[in-house]
Amino acid sequence: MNNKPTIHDIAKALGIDSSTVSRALNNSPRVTRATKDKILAKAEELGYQRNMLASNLRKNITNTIGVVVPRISRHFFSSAIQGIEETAYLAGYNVIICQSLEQLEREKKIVGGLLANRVDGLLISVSMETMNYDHLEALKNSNIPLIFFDRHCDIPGFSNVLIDDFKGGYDATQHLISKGCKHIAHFSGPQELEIYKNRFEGYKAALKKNNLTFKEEYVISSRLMEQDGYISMRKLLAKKLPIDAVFCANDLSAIGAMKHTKELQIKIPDAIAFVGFSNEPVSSVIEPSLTTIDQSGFEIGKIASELMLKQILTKETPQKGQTILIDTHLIERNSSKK
Amino acid sequence: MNNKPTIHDIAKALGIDSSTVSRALNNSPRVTRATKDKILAKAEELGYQRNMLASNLRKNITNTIGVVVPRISRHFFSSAIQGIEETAYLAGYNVIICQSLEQLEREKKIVGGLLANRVDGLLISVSMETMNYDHLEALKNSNIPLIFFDRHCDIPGFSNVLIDDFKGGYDATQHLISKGCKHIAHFSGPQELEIYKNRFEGYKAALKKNNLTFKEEYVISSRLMEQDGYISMRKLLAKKLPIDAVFCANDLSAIGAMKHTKELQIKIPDAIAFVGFSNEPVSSVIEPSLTTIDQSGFEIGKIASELMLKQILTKETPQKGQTILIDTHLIERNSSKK
DNA sequence: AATCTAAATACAATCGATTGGATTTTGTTA
DNA sequence: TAACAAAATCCAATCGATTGTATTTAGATT
Repeated sequence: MNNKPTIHDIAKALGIDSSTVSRALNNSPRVTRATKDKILAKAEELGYQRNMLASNLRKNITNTIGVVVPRISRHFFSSAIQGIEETAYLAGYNVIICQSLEQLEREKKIVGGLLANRVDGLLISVSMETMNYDHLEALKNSNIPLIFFDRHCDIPGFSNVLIDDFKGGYDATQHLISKGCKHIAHFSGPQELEIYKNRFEGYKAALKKNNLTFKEEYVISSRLMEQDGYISMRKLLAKKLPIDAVFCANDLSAIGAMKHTKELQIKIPDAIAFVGFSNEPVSSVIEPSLTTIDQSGFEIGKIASELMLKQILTKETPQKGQTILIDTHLIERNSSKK
Repeated sequence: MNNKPTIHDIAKALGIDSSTVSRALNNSPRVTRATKDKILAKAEELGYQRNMLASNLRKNITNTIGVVVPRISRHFFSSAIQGIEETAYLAGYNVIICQSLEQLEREKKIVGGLLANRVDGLLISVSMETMNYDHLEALKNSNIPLIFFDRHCDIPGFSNVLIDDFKGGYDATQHLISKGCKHIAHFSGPQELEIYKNRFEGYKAALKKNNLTFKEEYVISSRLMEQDGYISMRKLLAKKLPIDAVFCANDLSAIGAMKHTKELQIKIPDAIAFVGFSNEPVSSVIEPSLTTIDQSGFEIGKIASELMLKQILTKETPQKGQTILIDTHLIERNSSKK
């Protein structure tokens, strides 16, 4: 009673061979309906549950995809996971979720562990510390596919599923312009990060498109935490430039900036309008609610997962390495309603 | 090159037996230092990585704990997971995270899958749909321990790690009283749920302790979504009762209630003070920031994980079933500062 | 050098499921 | 009823690592 029943227990109980039991449980045409029924009934009776360790070992596949993200608590990542799971489950795949907590060491350990557990594929959004790619590059001549989503490394041969940050930045800026804003500042993030560079480029492109001249003094870079937004806003206002809008490269910094603005009794959006980026849940709750660029985590997850399944099923090794850009959507709220 | 190297490959390359390789890799004292070094060097050279499927199958343990939560995106749960992982990793255990998305069917499938993959233990916070416990009760005479955390089922024999909701409700109410409030309303949740009943009881106990009479008309029950809070507040004010505070059984409903209050230009906290429950991240960002009861997810996860490890290691089957209550902490913010 | 002990390593079974090939059973036809 | 094809079932090897037992080797002792 202590140990779980195996196919051998079922076989013995029925006086047949375990291979027949295995085939029956896998609904093989090599077993007749009648014996199948007997076996299924006995399996049920004994409370049999297939030992996936043994099954996977023998079959050399696990039907499992490993997912590594910086933190599951970030809304974007938990939506992405949702998208990944939905697609994977429909295809009969399991998903193992791991968080690196932005630490390279943990990320390395996690990747090693997933490989040791023989996942069939790896979806990863790397940590902020991941500047060294050895632990990922090692996968290149293995036959398990690796796909980056959102935060990627530039390793040729691997595929990426990324947000179209350029378009997001462009749309955000265009939205402000269409509201009549003519002096639009931009709070950007660390310029080493691709995503912030691209949002910035989108901003510049929209200005140019509308014949507004881009001016360096309208741009402030920071780590984009809430406090950074607050401080950037103070710096910006201190410049005494004409300003009627700010496009912040993320929501958090926009919230900080708005906080300072409200403290100065400057009207939002009438005097200064704001647009953020990411559509954090908090952005719809604050006052005024924040117009932002929704980067559908769900969709990016879904696409990444689909691509993964394709790569697993077609065994396309060596990997070709393609990059898919996911569209963004502007969500208009009160911080830019004029 | 395609297939991963095994201990047999290492053994063959060195002209020794695979059992010696296995022992060397597990740092057994039965292998001499010199051979160990040779083996380790060769393993490194070949890029050997232990096949956990085979290892776990043979050893009949996986060093893995399964965790099932309703959704990982909820702050409380992601903190709990953090707590679980931290403890588990230190003990050399892996954690598999799964979300039921509040669906019983998914929960059943997940539990089945985790068992099939032979996790060593199961930590679960059940879905809202989980009224039928068969899939969990089945674990009673298996030798893998099951522990509930936060949302539990009343199955004797299993252990629980729960929030002390009574104390939380008591503290929240006591805090308002100590601020001089005398007419304190309470927004409660579905009364079938243990947690809301207990918060309600804590509220009543605090009133009694302070010689304030409890009045039924000061209590409104709902599903506690933001919209519910908004509506409940309107209903409450319509009663034209003297009111100087509201203790809401969660943060979301408090936010909704405050929204309506602000719209009516009623001053918070001067005219009406608010206290929520859960300490959602958004609660510190809204204005005024919300005083709330912090139910440390991290701690509950840590304790649950520790209890799990104890049960796994001591193999204490049949399970005794104990219940641990986790303390809550009041976080004072502006919604109750007088 | 012969003998003995302890240390190091080799052998072989095992975990539970899968699967190609061999064997048996069943049913059909001459 | 003998012969045969097709259907059903059984046999045995396999996946990769672990581990109790057996064997070999090295070193010590007389």
